Amino acid sequence: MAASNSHSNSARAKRATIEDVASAAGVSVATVSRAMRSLPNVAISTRQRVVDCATALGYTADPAASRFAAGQTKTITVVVPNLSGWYFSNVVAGAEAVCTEAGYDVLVVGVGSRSDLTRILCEQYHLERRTDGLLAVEVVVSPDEAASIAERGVALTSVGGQNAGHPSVRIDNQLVGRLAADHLIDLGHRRVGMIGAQKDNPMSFDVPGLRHDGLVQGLAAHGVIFDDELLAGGNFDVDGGQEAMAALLDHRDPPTAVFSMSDEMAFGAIMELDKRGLRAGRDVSLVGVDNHEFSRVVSLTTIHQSVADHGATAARLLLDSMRADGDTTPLAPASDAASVVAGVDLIVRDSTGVAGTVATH
Amino acid sequence: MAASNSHSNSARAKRATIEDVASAAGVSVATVSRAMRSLPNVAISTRQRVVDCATALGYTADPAASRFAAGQTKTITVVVPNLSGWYFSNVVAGAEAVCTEAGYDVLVVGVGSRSDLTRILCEQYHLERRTDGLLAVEVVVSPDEAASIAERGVALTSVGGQNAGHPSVRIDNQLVGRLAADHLIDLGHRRVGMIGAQKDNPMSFDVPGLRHDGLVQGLAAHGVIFDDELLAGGNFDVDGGQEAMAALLDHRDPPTAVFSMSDEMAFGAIMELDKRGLRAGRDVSLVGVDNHEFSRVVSLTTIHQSVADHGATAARLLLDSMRADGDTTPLAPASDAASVVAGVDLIVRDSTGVAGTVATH
DNA sequence: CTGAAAGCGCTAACAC
DNA sequence: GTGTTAGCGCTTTCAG
Repeated sequence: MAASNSHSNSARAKRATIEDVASAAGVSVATVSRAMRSLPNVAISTRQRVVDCATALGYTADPAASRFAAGQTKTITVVVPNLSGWYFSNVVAGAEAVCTEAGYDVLVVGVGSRSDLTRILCEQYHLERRTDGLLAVEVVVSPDEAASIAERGVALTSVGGQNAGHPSVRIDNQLVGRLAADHLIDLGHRRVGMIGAQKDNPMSFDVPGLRHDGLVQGLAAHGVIFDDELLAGGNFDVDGGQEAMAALLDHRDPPTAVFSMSDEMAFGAIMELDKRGLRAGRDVSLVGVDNHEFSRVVSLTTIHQSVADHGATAARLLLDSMRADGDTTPLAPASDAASVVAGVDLIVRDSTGVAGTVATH
Repeated sequence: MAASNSHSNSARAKRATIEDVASAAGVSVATVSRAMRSLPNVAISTRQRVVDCATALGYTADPAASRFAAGQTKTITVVVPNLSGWYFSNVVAGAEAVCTEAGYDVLVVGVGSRSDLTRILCEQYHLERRTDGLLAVEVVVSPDEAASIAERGVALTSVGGQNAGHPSVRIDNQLVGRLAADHLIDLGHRRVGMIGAQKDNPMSFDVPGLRHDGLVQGLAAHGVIFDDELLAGGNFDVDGGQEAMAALLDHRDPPTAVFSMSDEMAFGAIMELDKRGLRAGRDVSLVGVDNHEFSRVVSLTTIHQSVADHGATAARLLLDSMRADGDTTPLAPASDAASVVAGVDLIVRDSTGVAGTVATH
C-alpha cells in the first residue's frame, strides 16, 4: 500500500499506522484502536502487547484521522476580545492549563467586534466538526446563538457573564460596586465619582452597568445619592482612565473619592493626579478593581478577583459539561447548569484615605 | 438560510455534504471541491453556480475531513511559556491576528518547563498531521529538535531568538544593554547596578546574558567597568525586581543608577525605593526595558520594543515560509531564512536623572 | 473478548 | 474544464 513514498530527497519520515501496530501485535486494527484508547472489552494481556508494539513503533493515532472518524475534535476554542489585555490573558492562561492537562487542544480566536463574534458563532466553519466546546470570555452570546451552538453539538460555557442553561463563572459585579461604596463611605466620603465604560459595548456583558448600580446602591444605603455628573467614561484602559479623572477633577464640584471600574483605568487616573500635583489617598481617594500586579506598585486600593482561577474553573465546567452530555442526553434540558460566582475581596492600600483631609485644589 | 432542520428535538442538524452540493449544482464532487477552494480549471460560470448552491445549502467543507484528506491542518500552534505574562500575551495577540486573518487556526500551548517543551517538540502528537507550523516564543529549540520538526514537515519560526535555517524575529539585546549604558553614562553615572534573571533558564534564549553583556560593554566603552557585585537576580517579575533592588541598595557601595532588564522588575524596584523613602530619578536612576503600558504611570525611563508587532511579523514570516516550501522544495536547504531584527528605542522619562544629585541614604 | 468491513467527507490523481 | 475513482487512517457497528 502507501508504503514506499519514493519521491524527493527531503521525503518525510513515514508514520506508523494502526495497521502496522495491528500486524506487529498480531491482532486486528479494531483491537488496536480499542486498546490504545483504553476502552473496555480488551484482554489485559492483549492491551499490553498492543501498547508495547505501539511504543516500539512510535505509534500515535493520527489526530486528523481520529477526529475525522470519531467526529470529536478534542479541542476547545476560547473566544476572547483583546487577547493582550491583562484580564483576558490571565483567563486564557488559566483555561489553557486545565484544557491541556485534560488532553484538549485550545484554539484561541480573538474577536474585535460584535460582527466578528456573530460570524464566529454562526459560521459552521468555526463550530461544527471543528471544536467540542466554546469558552466565551466576556462576550455575550445571544440566546439564539447559544441555541444554535448547542444544536450543533458544541458545548458552551462563559466567563464574565451567564447564558441561560450553560455553565458559567463570574463575579458579583454589583457586590464589587457595593464594596467600593462601603469602603469609601466608611472613610467619610460623600461625594464620589466613578470611572466606567465609555459607552455601551454590545459585545460584552454589562459589567460596567452592574458595577455602576452596585456603587449607586451602596452609596444610597448610606443616604448618599450618586451624582450622575460624576460618572466618566474611561474605556477600560490607561488613557481613558486618565481622561476620565481629568474630567472629574474639572467638575465644578469635584469628588473627594473615585471608584474606577478597573485597575488599569485607575492607573491612568493616578497619572492625571500626579500631573496636577495631587496624590491618591490624600487629595482624592481612589479604588480600582482587579488587583492587577501593578496595583501594589502604586499602592492602589482595589477589589481583588482571581482571574486566572476563573479561567481554570470555567474550563473545568466546560469539560465536565461535555462529559455529561455524551452526545445524546436530551434528558434534562440543560436545566440547572453548574455556574459559579467567584468571590471578590477589598484590598485596602494607600490610595484611599479618610475624607476631610482633602487639600483644596 | 440553514432553514428547515426538521427532525427530532435534540438531534443534531445534518450538515450538507459536498455531494449534496454536487448534485444540486449538477456537477461532480471534484468540481465542487475545486470551485470552493478557488482552484484553477473551473469555468467561471460553473464556479458561480457551485458557490451559489453551496450558500443555498449552507455548505462549508468539513474541516476535519479536508484536513484528513489533504494532510494540511491550516493550523499553526504557538508555543509559549507563561501565557499570562505581558510580553507573551502581546506576542500571541499579534500573531493570532495575523494567522486568523490568513485563515489559520491558532492553537496555543503553554510550556512551563523545559521538559514540557521537549515533550511537545518530540511527541508526534503535537506535530504531525496536527499543525502546519510552530511559532516558538522565547523558547529555544535545539538544532536536533528543529531538524526533527522540519523533517516532519512542519514549519518553524521563533520570536526572541534564532534557530539556524528558520525565520525569526528578535531584537538586538546587546544593543538594549548598550542603550541603557549610554544613557546612564550621559547622565554622569559611573556606578551602575543591574537587575536581571535569577539564574539561567535552560528553556529560553539568553536574553539576560545578552543584555548584560551589552550593558557591560556600553559602560566599558566609556571607561567604566561593571562591578559584578551589582548584578542582582530579579526573576523577571515585580517581586523579584523589588528584592533585587533591595539587595542593590543594601550593598556597602550602592549604585547610583540601575538597569532593570524588564519594566516589570523595574516596577518592583520602584516599590522598594518608595519603601525606603527614595525616589527613582532623584535618588537612584532606573531604566527598564519594554515600554510596558504602566511605565508611563510611574514615569519610568525604558527601552521600547513593539512586542505585538514582533508576534505579527513572526506569524507572517511563518506563513510565508509555509507557502514557500509547498511540501516539496528540497531546493534551497533553508539557506537564508528571512529573519528580522526589530528596532528598540530609548524613551527617557523621569526615573533617570543626572548623577551627583544623589541623596545620601 | 476479538475480527471484518463499512464508512467518516473530502482531496487528488488520472482519464476524458 | 470536468468526471471517476481511489484512498487518507481511524472508529465503529455487527458478527462471532
